[in-house]
Amino acid sequence: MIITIDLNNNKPTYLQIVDCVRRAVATGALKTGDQLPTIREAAVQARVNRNTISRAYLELEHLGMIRSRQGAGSFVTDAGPDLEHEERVKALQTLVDELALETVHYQIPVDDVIAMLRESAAKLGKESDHD
Amino acid sequence: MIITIDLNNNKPTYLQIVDCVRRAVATGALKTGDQLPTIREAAVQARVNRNTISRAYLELEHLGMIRSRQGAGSFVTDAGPDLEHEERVKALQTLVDELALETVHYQIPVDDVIAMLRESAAKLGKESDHD
Amino acid sequence: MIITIDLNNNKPTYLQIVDCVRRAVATGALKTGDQLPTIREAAVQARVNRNTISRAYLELEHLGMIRSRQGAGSFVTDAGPDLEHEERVKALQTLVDELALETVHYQIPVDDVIAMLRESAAKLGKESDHD
Amino acid sequence: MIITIDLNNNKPTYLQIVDCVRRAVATGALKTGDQLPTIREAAVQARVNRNTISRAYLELEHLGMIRSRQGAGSFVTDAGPDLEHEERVKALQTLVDELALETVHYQIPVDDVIAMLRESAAKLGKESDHD
DNA sequence: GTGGTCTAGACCACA
DNA sequence: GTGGTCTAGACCACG
Repeated sequence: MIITIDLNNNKPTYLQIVDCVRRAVATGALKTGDQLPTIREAAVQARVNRNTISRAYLELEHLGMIRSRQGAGSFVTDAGPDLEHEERVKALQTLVDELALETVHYQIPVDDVIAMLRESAAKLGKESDHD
Repeated sequence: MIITIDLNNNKPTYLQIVDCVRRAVATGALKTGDQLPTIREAAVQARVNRNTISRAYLELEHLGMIRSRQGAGSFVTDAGPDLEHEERVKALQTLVDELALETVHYQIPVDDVIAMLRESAAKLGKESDHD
Repeated sequence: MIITIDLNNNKPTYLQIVDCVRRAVATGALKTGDQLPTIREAAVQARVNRNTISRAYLELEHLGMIRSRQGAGSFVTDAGPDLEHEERVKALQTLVDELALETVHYQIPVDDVIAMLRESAAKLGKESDHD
Repeated sequence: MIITIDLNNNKPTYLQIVDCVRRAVATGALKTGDQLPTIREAAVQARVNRNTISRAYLELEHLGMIRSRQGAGSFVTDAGPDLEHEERVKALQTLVDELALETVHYQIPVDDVIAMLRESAAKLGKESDHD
């Protein structure tokens, strides 16, 4: 699994790392029970401070996606995020509204954005067959 | 009543204000040449400090959406954001990818999200007929 | 004499008016003893508030370029600005340094800027023959 | 000691700071990737409030000259200002015209001003050899 | 009346 | 430690 950080992105580094892991799980690059890179390894690979990796792993643990054990490492859990359906949709709504605003603001056809969305989602879904 | 602040929203107040104005322009509630609420008015109305409105208007000016003149007020500019089409799409891509990740992660059907997006965009677009 | 205001210019309106008059005097469009447009006329022509014209005329009077008399109007005086040579140069230095910074910053050849300067100065100087 | 403030200068403090940084980049005192003084450091050094430095850095970020990241610091960006050449020249024209007006108005020989300009630009350009 | 600048001091988020 | 946000209140410049 590769962690990539975009310094030009406004999103905090640790959240970018979280997204990388989530993406890896979504595509099947990481599966239940798999061990994540150690904090030290990940820090070297992503060229960020260990504390930042630490914080990202903590966040992932809060999300219920991984489980860290002293001296053993961090492992992907089987449980996905356990939000109620209603909460999930509500969380999405914020993102959707933002995207809609940008779309209208930049006068880009909604259908174009939908095509982008389908493609982006497909990338995440289909690659599950990779390994 | 253009500006509304959601204290529960993580987004900084001044950016929420920016989005309010962008939304108002997108829906046609504000048109080229229109005067924005004065900083003092907006501050009272949104119950925030004057400086916060100032910050938001400054951001809007940097976005090329409004023009503020000492002693005169702040007015909507004719020119929209002047990014190249390619840059617009690139900016959208980030948001789209985020949305796709959330969609897959929470195992929500892509079509549901697309429906939400269409609705959200329609809300912005259709209200242009108001006057 | 025509007063033109550029709303996109950062310079305050009243100073833009001052510059217009100074330019008119430099080119010979206005000569010693000539009457300036009345405040009311100028306000209509430039589409600005009378107070703004008022302030510009006040500034011009402070510069010693015009003389206003109650009920009679404002007239161009023979005396130019009466700064010492040293002060003049010092005043210019600020502008020159700003221009130099912009030139280097935007990586424009100094000679190009000099050409622009010569041309701009020539425009002011040569038109003295017009009337 | 990059930042110096002239209290007698009419220009707002934060813009003086912006110019200091632009000058530092122009002379090569600051290069791509270099870290700027932290906001707190700069505030102490320039004897102004932290917010004033913040404002200046914000402006520099909008100019595309620096990039600030929470917790990390502010760094000089590789990309200079990305205006089209035509726009650069247009921006310069305003300054040039102002300078020309002053020159003619104070009856200072254009060649004197040109000499001043060359010298001022040379100061910025030549110091690039420092290291 | 308008917007612009600056200060002082607080609290938060990030690395 | 870093930068980001917000408030409160002051003073100034412009129209």
